[in-house]
Amino acid sequence: MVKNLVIVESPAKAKTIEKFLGKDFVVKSSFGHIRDLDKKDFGIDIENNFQPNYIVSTDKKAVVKELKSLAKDAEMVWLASDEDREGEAIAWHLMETLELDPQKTKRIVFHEITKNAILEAINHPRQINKQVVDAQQARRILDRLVGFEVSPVLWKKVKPQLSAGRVQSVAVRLIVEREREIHQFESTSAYRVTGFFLVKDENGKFAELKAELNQRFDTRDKAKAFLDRCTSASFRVEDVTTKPAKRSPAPPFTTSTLQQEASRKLSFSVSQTMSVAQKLYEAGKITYMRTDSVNLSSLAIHTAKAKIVELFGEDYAKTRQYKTSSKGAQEAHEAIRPTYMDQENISGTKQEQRLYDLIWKRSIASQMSDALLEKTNITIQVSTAPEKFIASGEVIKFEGFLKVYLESTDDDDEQPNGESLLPPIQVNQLLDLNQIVAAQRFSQRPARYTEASLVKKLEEQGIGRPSTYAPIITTIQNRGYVVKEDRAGFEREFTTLTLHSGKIVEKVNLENYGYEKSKLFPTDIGMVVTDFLLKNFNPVMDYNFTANVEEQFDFIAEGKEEWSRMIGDFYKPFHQLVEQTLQISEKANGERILGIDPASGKQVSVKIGRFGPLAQIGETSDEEGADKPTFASLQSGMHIETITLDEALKLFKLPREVGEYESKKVTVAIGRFGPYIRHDNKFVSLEKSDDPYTIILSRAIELIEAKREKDSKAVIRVFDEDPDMKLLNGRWGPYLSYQKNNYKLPKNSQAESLTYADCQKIIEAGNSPKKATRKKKK
DNA sequence: CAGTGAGCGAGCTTCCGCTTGACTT
Repeated sequence: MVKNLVIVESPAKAKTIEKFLGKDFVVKSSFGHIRDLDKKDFGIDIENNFQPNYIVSTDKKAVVKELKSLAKDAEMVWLASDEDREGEAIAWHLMETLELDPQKTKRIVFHEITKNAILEAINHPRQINKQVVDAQQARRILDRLVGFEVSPVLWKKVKPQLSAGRVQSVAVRLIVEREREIHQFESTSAYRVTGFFLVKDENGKFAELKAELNQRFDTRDKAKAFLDRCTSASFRVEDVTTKPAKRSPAPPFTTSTLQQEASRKLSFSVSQTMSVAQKLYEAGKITYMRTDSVNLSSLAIHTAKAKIVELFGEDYAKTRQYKTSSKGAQEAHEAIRPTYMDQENISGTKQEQRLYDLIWKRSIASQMSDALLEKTNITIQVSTAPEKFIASGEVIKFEGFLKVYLESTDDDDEQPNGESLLPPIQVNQLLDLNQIVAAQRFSQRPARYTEASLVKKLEEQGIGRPSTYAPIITTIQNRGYVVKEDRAGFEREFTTLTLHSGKIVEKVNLENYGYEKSKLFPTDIGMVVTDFLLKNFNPVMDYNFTANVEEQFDFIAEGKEEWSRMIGDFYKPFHQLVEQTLQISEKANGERILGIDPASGKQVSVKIGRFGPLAQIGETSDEEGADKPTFASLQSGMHIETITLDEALKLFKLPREVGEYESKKVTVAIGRFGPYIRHDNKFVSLEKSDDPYTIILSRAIELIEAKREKDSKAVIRVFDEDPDMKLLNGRWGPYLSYQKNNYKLPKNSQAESLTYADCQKIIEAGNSPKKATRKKKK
């Protein structure tokens, strides 16, 4: 019989709190929400003022049963879910589902898991705030209405299995629009002029002073003209200014900033960061990892200060409280920090250690002094021209927090400013010129999103919550709207003009640009769906839609608005859009007409087909005996929006018959795994140097023979007793193959000496081959 | 594993936010 039952959301939290509360308290966890809207008929009675129909999810039945029986016997039940909208709703659902007696139920909240905070909470219980619960219900119901009414429209008008939602559709929109900005971007170039001067230092040695001209030239001729004038110029120091400056540490981590920094500094994916953080949390090493708060408990701040003083001395400590600036933050938890701020290192996997190190450094640095800098600017006058060279340098006078941690930026080619120490220089000093370089530089197109920079953008717009950032990224990829990939860059020429020893030399150089690593790209289907939704469901696709409804939810929470009225006001015009779209909208397939096929005079077009994007020559026609169009799938890297007529026509040149070998046809085509030769129903991959459009028969035969040679080596033995039983050589060494299933050989067995009986035993001993549980692709 | 581009029209798909495991590769 328990005296007091405390229910929290997370089991790891339950364990910690139980220690603080002593033997009169049993602390259990609800594992998040215990009920949700039924999936049948929306789970909402739309006719009846949107009455929700909640059911206990199957995977929560056991939890609910246990909590119910514990609650029945308890003298007091303490609902201690988080203090935010979802937490309040969880408490209310518990109240309803466990049929708790209001006389024996109290609602408590705390924002940090410290003994004081918990005891304080117990001393200040309250009732469930039904208004906040209603705000959550409105949120839930609105999301269900949007998701479950718009998705079926997509099934009818675009493709089955697609999805739309308040959050995911806007996330995809961001990526689609960025991609189009990039395609429309026209790069311009300008000449950046850098002067390299020689200055004698105290020891009479020459040091180099690098200075950039305060103006760029938009043409080569103007840059050349400037260099011409410099050939006879003298260079005089006009001004030297030094100014103190300071830099402050970044606030402690929230979920989104942790994901960003782990991506930039450790190359973790967003979901990888979360699963490693989860491990650290469960091991008691860090505080809760799904939070939008930058707040630190006073205990944490004190421990941090003591550690900083111990490691670096008094001067380095400066305690600070940070304020959350992000839109819609609900601050139910602390920032993400080490549980014990004085614990510099932890045991664990390599990944856990690296992430912990990052969290420790960021948290500690947030309580350290500003870095003090001295910035110096030197202005250099050109005797023959009005333009001036500017040299700037930065010297760190006091490291402060920089001793521990510096936040990274998304800008990969950021100038490493700072560290450069300028040689001592006097005003009016004349400088010797070593050389001046005018280099053609191109303007940068907008950057594609990484997983983490998309999270940053979503958070800025107040879209999504800490617990959903990682799942959102996964969802839009799983639905096939977005792919994360690397793409090769391009080469381009750029010109440099160098003035050295009175002579100007012009050179054309090559540079790579536009190489992408782990970036998010929209797919064709992502673009078609986004356009369709923008056209037909514009209000929901608005970047401010979430912010606007959030404002309404706040009104509900404050009691200024009634939830079913708010939902009703939204639903009427929204549902109208759904009906209207179903009636009047054409099927959307992203069709684009590229031109006319010169060979047949027929129209060439691209669109999304049943199995993905395709190109077609000719049109489908209802007329009797009309020619059917011919089709070809687009290859990876080709996109409906950017493919050209020539590229599309080339697709129809394959499969190509190159001749006959052993009186069987030899054809060449490009498949899912690249270019291949097909002969006698066997497939042989082309090598990188082979071009499927031009390869000739003799080379094809060569490849076929090479493949045969390799295959013959692959078979170690086929048993006479049963030709299905084969010992084969695979990529990872010998293995046993039987009726399309593969089996590992026992360790230390000699494949050559195995008998038929041995092999039968291996098959029996091996786990019964799993049925081909085919995973859905996309 | 390497090609499909329709048809009888069954029965299914889908949202966001809270939480962990239970799964395979």
